[in-house]
Amino acid sequence: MRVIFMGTPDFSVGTLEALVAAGHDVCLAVTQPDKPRGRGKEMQFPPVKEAALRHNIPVYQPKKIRDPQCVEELEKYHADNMVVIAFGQILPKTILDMTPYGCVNVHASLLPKYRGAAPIQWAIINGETVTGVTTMQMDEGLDTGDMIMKTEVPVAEDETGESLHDKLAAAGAKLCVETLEALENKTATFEKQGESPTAYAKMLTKEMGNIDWNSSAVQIERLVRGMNSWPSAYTHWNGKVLKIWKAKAEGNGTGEAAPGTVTMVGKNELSVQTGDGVLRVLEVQLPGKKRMDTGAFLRGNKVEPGVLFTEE
RNA sequence: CGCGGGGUGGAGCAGUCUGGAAGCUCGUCGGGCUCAUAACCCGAAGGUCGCAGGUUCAAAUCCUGCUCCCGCAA
Repeated sequence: MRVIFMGTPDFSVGTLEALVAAGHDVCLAVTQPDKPRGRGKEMQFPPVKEAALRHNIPVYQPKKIRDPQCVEELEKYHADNMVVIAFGQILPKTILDMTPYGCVNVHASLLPKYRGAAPIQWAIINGETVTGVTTMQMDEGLDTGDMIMKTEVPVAEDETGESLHDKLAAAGAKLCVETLEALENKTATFEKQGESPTAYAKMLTKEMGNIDWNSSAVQIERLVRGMNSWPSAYTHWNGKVLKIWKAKAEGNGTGEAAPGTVTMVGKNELSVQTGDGVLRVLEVQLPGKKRMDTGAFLRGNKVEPGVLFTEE
């Protein structure tokens, strides 16, 4: 098929390459404009642009896909369909209806759960044991289109946002190729999404990584795993931000110390009381420092039992 | 030129302001103690103090340039 691909971050790249590998004619890659990112604010290409350039696919980077001239531009390619995956802009109806096969979207959850922005991280934060990817025929709503195919992916005990992201990106790439095949063979089925549970995943923000020690140890561990590697969970110690990269919930109950209190400092470990249970902190990072395991952190920083980790 | 922190034996840090003998907590190696241990005691090895230049009798420390890493910001 002749395909217009729309996507921006790393999550999209695997699917783009899978489409190329499957022999589809990807005639255009639409992605967000270059943005100054990182230290020094250097201009950087979105990952999809880099991948597209490697495959000699033309790149189109409209600021607003809704502009009429963008629509005109896309029409020039006379594509059979469009594949949209983590593009980052809402498509107008004229684009959704432009091609014979419409627009297919790959979403990183088992719809209708976790519609919206951060389905991967939320699945971990909420303690799901299974999540997955869904392909759908896009309609005007946000992730509300009719579902075509699904792949389930189990969530591992020590799953992080990053590791799950990679697994789902791979599963999505495969599923997308299968979905296009089904569309082409007219064997695809379309299933309406139920309206429940209609939970939309909220966009993640930095602040959401600020640990509330009144929560349970289990919840905090999930937060730590889900927010890894972005935006990451953190707390405050000694007037500084202390990122917590890895932690493990242990036991339950409230204990004697107030939530946030460091209850135990060992040679290579450190435990913090939570609202329910104790959190064993395994890997941390101080501003200006690298990530390090708790043992290394304790050798250079004196942490006494009884000190508080706080929200500010 | 977005703001900021940092580069000191294998790891994590102090020392830099107020130049003047390389320090702390660990790890490693050897020995000792112990029923035993990630515990304890004794001893040892291991460092161009990120790179280059400058100032000085003397630079980890002051000045200049460079480089690498990290935090904020999306």
